[in-house]
Amino acid sequence: MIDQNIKIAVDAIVFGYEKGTLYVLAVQQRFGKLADRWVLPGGFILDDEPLITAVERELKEEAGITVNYLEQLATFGDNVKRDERFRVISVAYFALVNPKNFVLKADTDAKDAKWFDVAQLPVLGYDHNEMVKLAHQRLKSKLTYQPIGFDLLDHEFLFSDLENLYCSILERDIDRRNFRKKILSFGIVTETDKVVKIGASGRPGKLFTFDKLKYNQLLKENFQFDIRFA
Amino acid sequence: MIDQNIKIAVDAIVFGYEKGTLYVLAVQQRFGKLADRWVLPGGFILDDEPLITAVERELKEEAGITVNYLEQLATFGDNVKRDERFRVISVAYFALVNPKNFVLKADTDAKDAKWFDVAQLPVLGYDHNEMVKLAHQRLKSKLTYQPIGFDLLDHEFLFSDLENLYCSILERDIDRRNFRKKILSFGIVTETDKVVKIGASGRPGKLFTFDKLKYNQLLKENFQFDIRFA
DNA sequence: TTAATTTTGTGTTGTTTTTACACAAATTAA
DNA sequence: TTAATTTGTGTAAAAACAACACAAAATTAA
Repeated sequence: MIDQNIKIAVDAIVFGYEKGTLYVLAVQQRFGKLADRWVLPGGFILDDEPLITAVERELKEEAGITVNYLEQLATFGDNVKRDERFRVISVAYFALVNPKNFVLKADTDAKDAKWFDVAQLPVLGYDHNEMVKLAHQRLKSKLTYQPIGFDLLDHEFLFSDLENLYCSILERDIDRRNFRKKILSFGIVTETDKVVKIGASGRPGKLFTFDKLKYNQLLKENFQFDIRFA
Repeated sequence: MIDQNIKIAVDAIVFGYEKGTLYVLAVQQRFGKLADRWVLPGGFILDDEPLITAVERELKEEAGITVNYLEQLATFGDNVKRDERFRVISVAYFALVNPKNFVLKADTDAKDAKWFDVAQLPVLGYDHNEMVKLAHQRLKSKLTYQPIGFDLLDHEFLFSDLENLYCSILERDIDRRNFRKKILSFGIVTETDKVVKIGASGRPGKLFTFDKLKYNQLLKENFQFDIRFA
């Protein structure tokens, strides 16, 4: 039998979006050397537990949330001293969530759970800032070739919400008319007949929904979601 | 201390290309239950060894090769019974190589090492066919947005070599003129003054090289390599 | 030696996609 | 009722893409 003394953990970079700012979820450690430090939600996996199950479990336990979108990001195992106690290799997952859908509640291991503005993230424990950075890049690039923005929004949204999401996450200006034209041309966003006024003033707007079924259909026909514009 | 009894391995999907066919490297196991079975090169990591070092070491040991391009692909750890002896989580790496640059030689753990045509890959041990499949997808998509094709070719190559590489890996026809025009427009491929005839007959062609320095420069100026055409 | 074959090299034109851009309509606040 | 805010919409110029054919340099076969 192989002699190997390494532990395996999972960590999650959970992004939430609200009114033009992108947030990432962190939890405050209750125990151990890093007690009180903010870190990404995560923890060791069980012997008979699939990695992805471990992530879901930890998110439930530590913050009480269920995600809209979850995918493996990368495995951090080159820095042998990531954790000073013993060697830990961590498989990082990338998740999207609509923060409105629940109230965070710290639970088992975590003293507290909180959304941090990604632009003003404090120093986290371990190599977690690095993980956030990588996840942030992934989010940005994925936004352009996969319709994952919808996982950050309400089921029904204004076109301006979608537009602002793209603007703020990609950090660039978008031509409103061209953006709308392009998105609508895909045929994966449906106009509802509801009209609402949300902000203080201004003309009320129609609500839209993302038609996931249609998107999945199109995928089979070799459709490529792609949004890159001036 | 956490009680966890899981082992960590790395595996490599090494692609090589030659004359219109894409190959993947496999090794024949010498020991254990899967003795004689073909599997991807890989193995357990050492306690104090970075993941990437482990891959490089295994490739050296098992097949005697050094790669041109290496990146982490994904971690396989959802199937708890991947390995029937005990739980093994494997971090898979994706590598590109020019097969001409060395002769394969099996060494420590491997009885033999061989290039297999990706289109006619036998059943490999563990979940390695799955890994190859994922890596193959990655190669295909990456080819369109990163200039990694050059890592599969000689330092100096004919334009037709590059074109054939794209054709055969992406499995579609390419308009020779449009392809050349586009690639040259990037300015990352330089024409040498050497002219060679390679195949049996036909007009000799000029040799070209990939200008990596120029590419890295362009990257800083927000250049996006991108090749998708009829 | 000539003709047939193979491979490299090159430009133009029509079509599609992308970009840039401005004003009216519906509402709230002053 | 006027100003301010936000939604909604079309067009024209520019750029990118797609489709396409023939001459030049070599080898092979007749």
